[in-house]
Amino acid sequence: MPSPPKTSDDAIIAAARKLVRRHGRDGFSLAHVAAAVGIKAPSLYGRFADRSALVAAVELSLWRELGQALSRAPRRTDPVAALSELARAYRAFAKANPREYALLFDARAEHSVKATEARTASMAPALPTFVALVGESAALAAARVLTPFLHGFVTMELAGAFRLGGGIDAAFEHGVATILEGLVQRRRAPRRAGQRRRKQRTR
Amino acid sequence: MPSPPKTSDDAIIAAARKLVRRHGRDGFSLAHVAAAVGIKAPSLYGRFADRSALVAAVELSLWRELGQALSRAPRRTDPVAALSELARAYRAFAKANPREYALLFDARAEHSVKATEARTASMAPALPTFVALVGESAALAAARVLTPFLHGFVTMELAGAFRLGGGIDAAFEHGVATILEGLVQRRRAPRRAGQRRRKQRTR
DNA sequence: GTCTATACTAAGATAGAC
DNA sequence: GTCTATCTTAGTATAGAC
Repeated sequence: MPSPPKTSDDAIIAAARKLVRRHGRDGFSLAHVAAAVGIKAPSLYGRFADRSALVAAVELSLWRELGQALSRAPRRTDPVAALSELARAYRAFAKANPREYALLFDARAEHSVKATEARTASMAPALPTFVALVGESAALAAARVLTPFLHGFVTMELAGAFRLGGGIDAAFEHGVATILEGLVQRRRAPRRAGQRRRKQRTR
Repeated sequence: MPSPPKTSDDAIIAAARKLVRRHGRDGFSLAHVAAAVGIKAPSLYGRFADRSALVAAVELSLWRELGQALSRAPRRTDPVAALSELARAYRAFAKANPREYALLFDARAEHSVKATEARTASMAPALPTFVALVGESAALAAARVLTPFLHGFVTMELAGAFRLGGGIDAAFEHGVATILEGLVQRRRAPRRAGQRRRKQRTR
């Protein structure tokens, strides 16, 4: 008779995620994962095609988790205040899960359809607030200003790029406030600080 | 008699850099580097303590190169226009050297004093322009808004995060313009869009 | 589905001779 | 400074039995 399952796909993904958390995307072996769930490395191949398939599964679960973290941010009626809270929640997630966060933006990741969908879905909680801030037509463009700032800021922070001194929290708040102000400003008087005219597409 | 040198430290660094360009920070071995300069792998240990020391040397030369790329950006008298050009030059460098760029911000890098200095020096060409835009006291804070955006944008672009559709160039221009407008705006009427008061340190 | 055994590949680093 | 030879360690993945 066939061996009864000692573990489950989900348990394996969870174990791999824990290893990513501690050692980073490349810092663990399949043997480590297997040991964590009480099986041997070769048995993993019965459940995942190869190492990268397992990592991809971890990535999916992380996007979900990021989306949840954002949706738990404090609600505010004022869009500026609401987006500030979302920004803080985003940064908090990245700082609490630095290696997981790095995995999400690893350039070596395979861009599967599922991964792209999960990435988009994770940002969905913020979209209505962008709409409230700058209107339907400019919401996506606005998200493409704030989101890169957030990603860049936390990445640089985690990489130790802000070594010149304290005030990192203040710098973050200042950055978010500046960008939100710029977005509001441009909504009122579009195309003022610009010096060069290009066609503007929302997406 | 001792063997005459077949190569030089600089040639080795250049060869390593070329391999980084093609295969990424972890995509080549010391044997590859050695072969590229016509020696054998063990000989490298006579010149570099280990692999990471060689990678660190590559990193230093890359910071220099980024600084040069920025200093070659078109000059403009208007600070907003000047910073827009610098932003374009920054993005162009990252897109032309994606793996080298990734190396510069790899979280696993050792944060040596030299690396920190080189990083700072690479940004130096932009500082006077920030001063012209927002004044001496706010220049560094301003740089800490635009720079993370730039880094975040190009990183996301390289990681394939903007899969939802075209207009990436336009999105970049829009982001830069929005941020510069926010900076100018805040200079005129500090603390308007903010909703929460925190102490603001320039550095 | 899981196991043992193993093939396969590869890389970093050191010893000691020239 | 460079070489050959070697140590050491490690990991992914497959074959075939239970």
